[in-house]
Amino acid sequence: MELTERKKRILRAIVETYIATAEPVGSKAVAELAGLDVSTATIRNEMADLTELGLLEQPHTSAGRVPSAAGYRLYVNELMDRQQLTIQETQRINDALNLKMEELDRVIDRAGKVLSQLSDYPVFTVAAATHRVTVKRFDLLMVEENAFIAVVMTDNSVVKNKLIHLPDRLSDTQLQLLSAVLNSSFVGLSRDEMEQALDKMETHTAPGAFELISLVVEFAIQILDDQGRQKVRTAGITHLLEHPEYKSLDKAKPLMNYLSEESETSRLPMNLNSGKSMDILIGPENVNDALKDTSVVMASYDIGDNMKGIIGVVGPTRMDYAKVTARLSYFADSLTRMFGKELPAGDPDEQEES
Amino acid sequence: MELTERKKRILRAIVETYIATAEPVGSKAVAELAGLDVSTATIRNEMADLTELGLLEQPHTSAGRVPSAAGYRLYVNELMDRQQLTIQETQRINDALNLKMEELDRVIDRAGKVLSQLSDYPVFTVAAATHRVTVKRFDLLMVEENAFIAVVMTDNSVVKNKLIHLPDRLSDTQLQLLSAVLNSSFVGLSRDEMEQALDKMETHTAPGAFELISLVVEFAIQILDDQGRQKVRTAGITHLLEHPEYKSLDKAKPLMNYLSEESETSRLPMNLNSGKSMDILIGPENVNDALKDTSVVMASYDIGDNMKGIIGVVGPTRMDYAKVTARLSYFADSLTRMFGKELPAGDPDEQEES
DNA sequence: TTTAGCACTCAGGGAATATGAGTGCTAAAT
DNA sequence: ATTTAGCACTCATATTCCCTGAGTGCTAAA
Repeated sequence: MELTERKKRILRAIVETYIATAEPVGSKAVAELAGLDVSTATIRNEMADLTELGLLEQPHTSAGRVPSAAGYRLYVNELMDRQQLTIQETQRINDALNLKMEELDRVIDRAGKVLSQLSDYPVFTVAAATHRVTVKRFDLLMVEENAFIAVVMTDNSVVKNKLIHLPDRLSDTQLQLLSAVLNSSFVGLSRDEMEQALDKMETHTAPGAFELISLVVEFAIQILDDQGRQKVRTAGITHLLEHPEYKSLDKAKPLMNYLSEESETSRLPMNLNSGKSMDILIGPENVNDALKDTSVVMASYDIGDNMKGIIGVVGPTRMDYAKVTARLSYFADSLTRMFGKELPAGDPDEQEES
Repeated sequence: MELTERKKRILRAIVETYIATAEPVGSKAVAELAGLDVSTATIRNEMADLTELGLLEQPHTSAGRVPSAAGYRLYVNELMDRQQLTIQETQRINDALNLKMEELDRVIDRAGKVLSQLSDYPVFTVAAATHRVTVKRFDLLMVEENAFIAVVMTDNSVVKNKLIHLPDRLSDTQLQLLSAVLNSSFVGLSRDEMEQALDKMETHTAPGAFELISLVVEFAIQILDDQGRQKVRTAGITHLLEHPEYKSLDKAKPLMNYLSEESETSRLPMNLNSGKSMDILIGPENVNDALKDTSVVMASYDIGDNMKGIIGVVGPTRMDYAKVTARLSYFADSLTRMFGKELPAGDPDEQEES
């Protein structure tokens, strides 16, 4: 059976009205909305065909049709119009992102929150380094006799610091010596290499000095760990409750729990290194059980040298794909423009404040 | 009418079984549970009295009794037993809090998450400086010819840094000069005083130099702002859905929205400077409309010199007060012990990593 | 190939009914 | 003066039954 132009128009009408109403769509509604000037009987025949093709489903014999996952897929791939954002919306997005002097994490957080508000679905964000990160330099600042600040800068321009208190007092020269050791022996190493170098150093270093060195190096290791870890954050989880598919708590709870679990090592269906800039997973296309009945639309963006991020929207399969994709891609583009290649390692916003 | 010992026992039995079952409690259940060896008729008479005293309520004529807000209050103040934590629980709490090398914010976050899991209710946390905070010192570290790191340390031992890129190149001596100006003119000032000093300086300083100074000072102002701002974080909001009072979405949504609104300037019912270490607000005792039907149990803890925090649990008035207060006070004590006076400005955990 | 007509299906809503837990009151018992 | 047994009464909730109407598939004519 062939997928004629008319069938496509009917499918599209069904998908769009179902997205809008959340009610199964009958032949009468399609006849009115698809603008095809044929009778409901003809539509019924076509709908029967579409059902046979696996693009539509029938909740029960006497109900209208609902798009299947395959139906949504076809709609998303071929039928969907690209939606335009209103000026208010672009303004809102720009406001949310263009605050200077802010840490990366906060900007991303706010982006998630605003995207969630604009789309009425929960949003998740991730950001992490794509390649290995190393320390570029150590600086030590004396505070008092028994405390100093360790400042660690990585090769992806992240700077973190820590106030370190000591049991004993420390002289300026000792601090300079420490700084020299750190900068000569631990710069340019990956997380694991640092650990090894530290182990090796233990045997042929005075215990007191080693203690000091390891305090700083462990701090550095923690920073590198942190850069590599994919920190998933979510926003707007309660938006789920606005959609009728989650009016029953049995449906809402598992998904809300899943989303709020701050998925430590991102169990979310994303791959930071996939080339695609936008990806849509519809219902059963999600491998993860908790997402079997939901769709995920996500986009990736570049953050400076060595980091990538993903921002994604989660909702029922009956998601307003046109609306979501338009807003999402605007966000991803803005984030890339803001952090990315076009402002090469020279923009104040590109680093974290540690 | 007097509140006899027997009436108290009956009230207590009703409160506790209602907390456990969420169903109105009838005379039969009380007769069995209160251990009073009197007939249900007697209990009924007593319950009628308690209702007249305003300690119990009747959802409808043919239902059992439910505690009123006043009933809970009496229970909390006089009748409630102090609950003991299991070893597993204390272990869990200690594990959550005792991770060294972690930022303050993260420790507090984790505390909220774990408390929420242990209590089955949402948890909120706040932390902020109680007095005015000033900058203690500025350090500037040259990175490249056109970039340097500004390190700002406040008098409450918070250290933050920022990588600042410049349009022009800068010499080492220029940087030292800048550092001298900052340290001589802006140390010890409050947020507002800094702004004023900056304004004043603008008139009699070379524009280029002023530009540079204001970059760093504005960063410092932002830090001070941040210290004073009460950042409210919430955890475990979805736990609400586990309690029958929120099985209807109409009840759950407003409260969930309220809690997830990251209440910018804490609209939550707390006062960082109240002396009390633990505070319980039951139902209508909450001023805020969104919390009219909920109870809030909160405790405050000290963080080093100049900061205080609050951690609180939100739930229906039918909250398991005994359970929650026990866990909450253990948390507050642990946090105080960890950050507080007993480790006076000398423990590595006491500062933020910026 | 399209359309009108028609019998059929079935979820959802509403009314009517049954159930039973719980009450307050009265009168007897302690 | 309290306590208790007995009893009629209340009312939220669950169950059942029936009805309605949107929507279908099929058939036969256009």
